Order: sequence, then structure tokens, then C-alpha cells
Amino acid sequence: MTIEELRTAIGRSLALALADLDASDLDLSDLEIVVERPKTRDHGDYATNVAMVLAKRVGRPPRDIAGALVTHLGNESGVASLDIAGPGFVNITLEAAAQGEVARRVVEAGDAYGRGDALAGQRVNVEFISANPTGPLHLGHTRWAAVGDAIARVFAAAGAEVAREFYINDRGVQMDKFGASVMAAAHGEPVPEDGYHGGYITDLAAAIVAEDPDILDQPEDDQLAAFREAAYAKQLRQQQQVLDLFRTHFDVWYSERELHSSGAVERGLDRLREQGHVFEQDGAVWLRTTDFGDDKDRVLIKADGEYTYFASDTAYYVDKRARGFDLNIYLLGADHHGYVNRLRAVAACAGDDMDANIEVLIGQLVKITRGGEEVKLSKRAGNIVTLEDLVEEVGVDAARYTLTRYPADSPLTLDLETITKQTNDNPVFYVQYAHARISSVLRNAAELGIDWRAMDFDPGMLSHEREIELLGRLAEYPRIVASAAELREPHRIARYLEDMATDYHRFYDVCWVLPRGDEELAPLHVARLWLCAAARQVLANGLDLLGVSAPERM
RNA sequence: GGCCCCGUAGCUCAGGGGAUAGAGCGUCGGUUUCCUAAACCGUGCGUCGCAGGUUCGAAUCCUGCCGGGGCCA
Repeated sequence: MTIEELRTAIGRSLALALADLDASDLDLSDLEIVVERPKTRDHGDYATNVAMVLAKRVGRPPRDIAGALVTHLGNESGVASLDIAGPGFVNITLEAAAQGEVARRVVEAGDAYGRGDALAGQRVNVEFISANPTGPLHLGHTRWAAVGDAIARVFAAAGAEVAREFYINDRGVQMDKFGASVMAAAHGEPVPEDGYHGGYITDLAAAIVAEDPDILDQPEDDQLAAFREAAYAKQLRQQQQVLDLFRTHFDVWYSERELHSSGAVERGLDRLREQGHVFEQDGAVWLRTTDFGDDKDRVLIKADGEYTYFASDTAYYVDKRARGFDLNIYLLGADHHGYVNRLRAVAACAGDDMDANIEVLIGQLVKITRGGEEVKLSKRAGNIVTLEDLVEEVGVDAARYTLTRYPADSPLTLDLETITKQTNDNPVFYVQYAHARISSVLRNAAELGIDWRAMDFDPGMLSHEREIELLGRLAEYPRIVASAAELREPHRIARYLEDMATDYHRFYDVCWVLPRGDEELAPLHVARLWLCAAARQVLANGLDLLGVSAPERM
């Protein structure tokens, strides 16, 4: 019996109970029946608080309602025992077989276990990182590379159609400064004061000159453009390669230049004009974002006729909507929190619902330490730590896992020594180890010629306390995925996996799975193999949502 | 000055209005004839920043204040 089935059973019984109490005319459409796992085992497998929640509306003490509920719920199949506790909790204990069925469900569903349809039919655009192509990706980008991708995966698991999108800021003065910096380095001259520094600039310059030695003889203006374009192409490719290595794959790389050359900027402006929030003042064209909560209006076209970055941002939003995305999510660093109101206002100015069509998530910054001391230097990029540095130092799995295991809105300090340690203190290994351990058991079963999948699975065999714990945990997984999607909090997956791994290790410690020595294969062995397979499946599914590998051996 | 995030065990942090507030690390001690000891078990650890409010019930929601970090002027 899954939690969902239990919830439905409670709903049925509740309706009957309320009829007994002459309260069947109550409108319960807004009632969410909460079923949770109690903290202590002697409170049963599950508990619900509906009786307390309804007490006021029904006009009866919670314990009376609980009593009426219990009489009917006891008739539901799979329910072993019930009791009323404390102020009105109903504690529910399930029959072993009803609990054990979960293992079969998981194994039969396979990769699909945990997927849901809460967001079915929704088209979601998740934009993240969106760095300038003027240097390597740094730590701030890294957090989003992991969290943004995990959010996208979690949305997909909840049934949404998801596109990951990277907006390339390849237009404007920063690009010229970048080009000038590389050109200066190519000539062995000092990089301009306000230019880009760091070893990577020299490397880019050397690579460009090596490919096209004649570039140095071009007239200055042409040469600047040539360096800018060549460096842009190389730097973008480098970002793409690193992200690829990091297993973050974007569906769309959207260039700001293309936004302009394709006419999307004009189309965006037209859209805003239609909605009536554009005005002219002091020779400039403005968007009246203050109509929707921004603290000041924003310039779209400057008095000299130049489009602003903000014009690009608005056009980009309108373009996403035109491409059919219902929900557009922006993941921004804490240093951009000032953009939240103006982006939301853009959506409203475009005639959209700023509470439904756009969502801006703000992530706090990341700090890296090594043995307690802050690390700030990168050999490539000078005074920033890059994504590449982190991956080289700790590996993709450890980096992704550690970055996704905390809520994105809390500041994060990564200690390099800790996340490379192979102990309990490093959760990624702990979770992966559980997966590897199960894989090993299943391999051994195969070597013994046990084809458990083809054998009869008797869920009633799984009655050991540790087995029940593990089954209960498996049953929770779909709800964890759904809540991670709803709250945009993939760290819930990681925390769940750690609990899941603990439950498995505890089970493994006391419940021997395979026949020992010349012992005959018994139904209990088979049932435990099903349980192991189910546990492995959930670990694998969860790790996949975080983009972390599930190793067969460690 | 305005806004955002944070404040929970010695440390790093979980905790979607529920029962006795949890994990890991660190301390000390224990567990393996046989499925992976990267594991398991035991042990101590609290003014949930402070003060009000809402509620049958608040670490959780609201207001104010204090402290730390950040953004914008």
C-alpha cells in the first residue's frame, strides 16, 4: 500500500465517519489529508492529524472525530491496527504484506518509480548560469550549474516539459574590453586597466595567434574585432566543454546578438507597446515597470538610440513566451537580487501573470575552504576559483552532490578536504556506497543462479523492523520528488537519499539476504532480494535527479 | 536609508503548523568464521538570537528588535 492509497482510504473512511457524526454536509474540497511518518516507531507506520484539523469545523472534540474515523478505517484492507493518541492523532499500522507490496511496485516501475504527473502539460523554461563569454565559469556559476540542472530534472520527473537555456551575453562593451585585453596580451603589452586579467587571457591570445599568425598585421580596428570574435568563440566553447564535463547539458544557447539580428528586440518592444506600458521621456524610451512593483522605471532605448541590456532582457522574455513556455524560471545569484522586481514587472508589462508565468529564484553565494582556510586563487583565472578547478579537485559527483544538498537560498561553504574524504562525513560516498553494496548483493545472487525476478515474491515475509523501515522509506519517494518540484528544492532529494542509504545499511547489517553455505533458498531470501532491488532502484533514480552517478562497484 | 539571505548541539547543517527538535563530524567505547567495515551499534551534546502576536498546538506563520553576510543607492 502506497501513501497515496492510504490517503485515499482515509478519505473514504472520513466521509463515512462524518456521516456518523451528522456532519456530512461539510465542504471538504480544500482539505488536504496529511499522512506522515511518525518520528517514533511505537506510534505506528503512519499517522494523520485530520481529526484535529477538522475539530473546529465539525464542532466536536478531535478525539471524537478520530474515534469515528477509526471505526471505518479499520475495515480497509491492509490496515492492521489503529489507535488514537495525544490530542487526536490517528496512528496507523499496516499489515506486513501491504507494506511489502511497495517493493514490487518499485521494481516493476523501474526508472519510472517516483515520476508523477503533477506538472503534466506544463512547458517550463529554466534559464541559468547565463555568463558572459569573457572568461571561465566561476564558483557562483557552478552552484547554478548543479542546482539549475537538478531543478530541471526534478521538473521533468514531475511531468513537465522542460528546456534548459543559457543566455549568452555576447553584445556590448564588455565584449570589446575582452577583445582588447586578448589583443594586448598577443602583442605582449599590458592588459588595459579595466580589461580582463588572468592567465587565460594570455592562453587565448597565444592560441589565436598560433592559428592565424597574420592577425597581428591587420589594421587596428579590424584586428580588435578579429581578436574579439576569435576569443569569444574559444571562450564559449571552453564553457560548453566544461559544462558538458559537469553533465549539465543545455537545450538552447541563446545569443543576445541573435536576439537583435532576428528582430526579436523589435517584436518585444511591439508587444510592450501594445500593452501600453512604454513611454518616451528626455529623448529616451522607457518601460513603466513601476506599474508593477519595481522601484523605478527602466530605459529601453537610450537618447543616443542604443538599446539597453534591459531591452534585451525584455525581448528575451517575450521571445520565450512566444516559443510557448508557460513558466519561465530564472536562477540568479544573490548579487542580482535587484533584478527580481524588474523581471517580474517585465512579465506583467508584457500582459502576463507575474505570479504564474515568471519565477525568479535567488541563490546565495558559495565560498570554498581547504582545511578551514578560504581558497580564492585559481591558476587559470587569477583571483577567482573556476568550475574546472573544482571538478579537477573533487570530481563531478562530489561537486554536484555537495552543491545540491543544501537549499540554494542559504549561503554555502565547501570544504575541499571534507568532500574528498571517503567517510560517512561525506554523504555522496555514503549514498553511492549503499548503491554499490546492493549491486554487489544482486551480482552474488545472479552468480548463485537465483533468478529472483522470476520467482514468487511474498511481501508478507518482510516483517523485520528494519525491513519495515526500509519499505516505508521507499513508499515516501514519490512524494519527495513531487515536493522537490513544487518547492523548487532539489536538496530534498539528497537529504532523502541519505536517509534511504541509512535505512539500507541498517537493514543490511542485521538482515542477511542470500542463503549461506548450503542453506536452501527460502521465500525470505527471495523477498529480501526484491527489497534490495527496490532500494537500489530508488537510490539510482534519486541520484539521477541530481546528476550524480550510481556506481555498481566502489 | 531601502531591499534580500542567514541566526537551531563544540563544528557543518537538516527540519512544508504537530507528539520527547534531528543528522553527520568531532569525544569516548563496542561490532566482522560467510552477501563490499566507504558499514553498523552505544555514548554525551540545546535559552531553536531576543520580545511580543496568531493558533488547540510555533524552530516553523506575522510584527518589532539584536547580531552576521550581501545587493542597491
